[in-house]
Amino acid sequence: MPTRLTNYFLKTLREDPSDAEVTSHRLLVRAGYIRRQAPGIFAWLPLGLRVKAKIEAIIRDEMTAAGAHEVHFPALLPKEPYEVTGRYVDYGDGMFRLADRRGVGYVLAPTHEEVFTLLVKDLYNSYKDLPLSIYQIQDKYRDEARPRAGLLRGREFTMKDAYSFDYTDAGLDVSYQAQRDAYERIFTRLGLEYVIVKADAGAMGGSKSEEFLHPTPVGEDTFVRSAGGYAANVEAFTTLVPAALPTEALPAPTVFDSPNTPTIQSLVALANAGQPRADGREWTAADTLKNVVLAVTQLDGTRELVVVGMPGDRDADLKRAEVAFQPAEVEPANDDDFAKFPGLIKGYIGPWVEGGEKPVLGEESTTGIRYLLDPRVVTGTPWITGANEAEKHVFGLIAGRDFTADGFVEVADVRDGDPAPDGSGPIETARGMEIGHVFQLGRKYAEALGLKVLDENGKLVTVTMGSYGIGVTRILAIIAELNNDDKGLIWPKAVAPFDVYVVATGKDPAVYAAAENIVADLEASGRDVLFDDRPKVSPGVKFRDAELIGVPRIVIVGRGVADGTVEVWNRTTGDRVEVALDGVVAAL
RNA sequence: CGGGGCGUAGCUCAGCUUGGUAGAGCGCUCGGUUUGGGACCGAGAGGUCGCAGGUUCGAAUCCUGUCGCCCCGACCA
Repeated sequence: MPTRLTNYFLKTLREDPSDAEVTSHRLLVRAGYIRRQAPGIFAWLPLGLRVKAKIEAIIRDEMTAAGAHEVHFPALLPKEPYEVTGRYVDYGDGMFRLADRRGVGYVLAPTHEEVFTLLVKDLYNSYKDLPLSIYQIQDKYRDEARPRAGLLRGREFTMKDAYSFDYTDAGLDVSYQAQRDAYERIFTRLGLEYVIVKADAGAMGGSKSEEFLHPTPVGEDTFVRSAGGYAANVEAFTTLVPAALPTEALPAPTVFDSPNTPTIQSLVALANAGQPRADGREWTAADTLKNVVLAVTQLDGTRELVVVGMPGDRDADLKRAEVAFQPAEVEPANDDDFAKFPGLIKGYIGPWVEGGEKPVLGEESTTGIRYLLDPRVVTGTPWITGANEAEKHVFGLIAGRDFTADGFVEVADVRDGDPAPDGSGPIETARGMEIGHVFQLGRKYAEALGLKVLDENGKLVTVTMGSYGIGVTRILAIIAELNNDDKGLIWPKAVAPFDVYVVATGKDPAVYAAAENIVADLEASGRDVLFDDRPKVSPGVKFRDAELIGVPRIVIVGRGVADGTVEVWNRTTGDRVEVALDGVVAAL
């Protein structure tokens, strides 16, 4: 049966909703696909559900092809499994927590690793049962600090989450690859451009992780890629470490007076004015060692100061710092922090002090503060840096000879032109929106929840897992974001809510009779038809609605009927052609 | 959580500076005309002006507080 507008649950809006800013949000609300319920939470109307179902069908198809089986968990779950793995705490404010009438704790699941693990533990005991891949398409809940951009970042969203279970690392590699391949097919079928980048596993834990990013300037993730094929989320980017240099024959460091030079810029200016380089080149910020003081707060509330030394032309990237120190929070040290460590002279911090028995920072330091270095600060490199006395800096301080560190850390910002760590050339940075993420979780969850099987030798082994997510509703929004014009949405055929939109115009009964025949023909040919059969609506309104709703093929039945023709309109290309009444199906 | 903007009819908004009977367009209902690009005429229905307190003879308008929403940032498997 065709869907008739005379009794469909659809109301389009003539004007843009005032609370919608981004294109996808604006058009999906205006065209009657979704309605806002609360910030980041949307009701799905019939049109929206149809598009969502189309996307889900493609995902199901490829999941089945990849050997995964569909299950379905509640969104409302007991909190205990999340306490066992630690995520009840680790997830922080991002998780919705609630209690029933008796005060028993529940969560609205932000993701389902724990309960999938427990389900498999309930049912499986033997390696013969493995490998296993199961998935669901379910709504997820995250208490986002600021939901935004309609469906693009909501507090409730639909996700396909799959989990693989293997008892060997090699098996996990195979399961992971199967999902990864399925993702490539899914995004290709959806017509979504994607880049696979190395990712940080974050709070999920685990070893290997890759993100599928849709490149777009409005994306929330920054990623890098090289012409040679390297691609990584900026948070997972690692620095190409230069070779160490010999320290013999290098002159001793020299301290010099540097009044009023608390910044790298002023230091470079002073150096060029007072201490010109022997080779005639100018000193630059990259010749200085900037020592950034960070406050690292652990989950239990412990606050630790850490000093990170990096080339002076770089800034600390707090997101990369969060990854480096996770799960702790990182922020720049404040005045109170500095007050506790009078040995740190702001603007003149350095690892070394003239005549000091022990270093100020580094191994066996007098301050005891953890000192970490950017990987570029390799043994043998000379630096201009603070001398740890007010208004004094030091020249020619040699890494590895004059100072050491407690370790190395990836905190410095990443730039266009930086070399890729795999030697594939300079990288460029770009923005992307995360549409999928695949993880090798390893044994973190199975270990915590006790998922073990007996192997071929009768020994208990802990299962190794993978977790694979696709943001269904986010994808729908991105497709809407990509496929529209000033008149409205223009769905790709693969996800359009209907195949054909038939408009009957005028009030001539012959026109409506002809339209009914065409609709019947289209339905008989297997097309889903949305039929605008509203009798008292003017043609202008009907055309506007057809354009707004964005079904890719529109058939206009009207004045041409007298001559035995109708108009077939390709919304995607804008082409409109006259065809005979009985030639509509063939013309599509 | 920091910064900015906004809460008036179902929707989009005006009115607030300078206090004095609550408005427009669209949408909706009824009658009539109209039907290939958001038609027209006539008659209607519809609002505790976010909420609370205060000032005042009188508050949508002024003051205080509070709640909510949107945007930017922080945050974001």
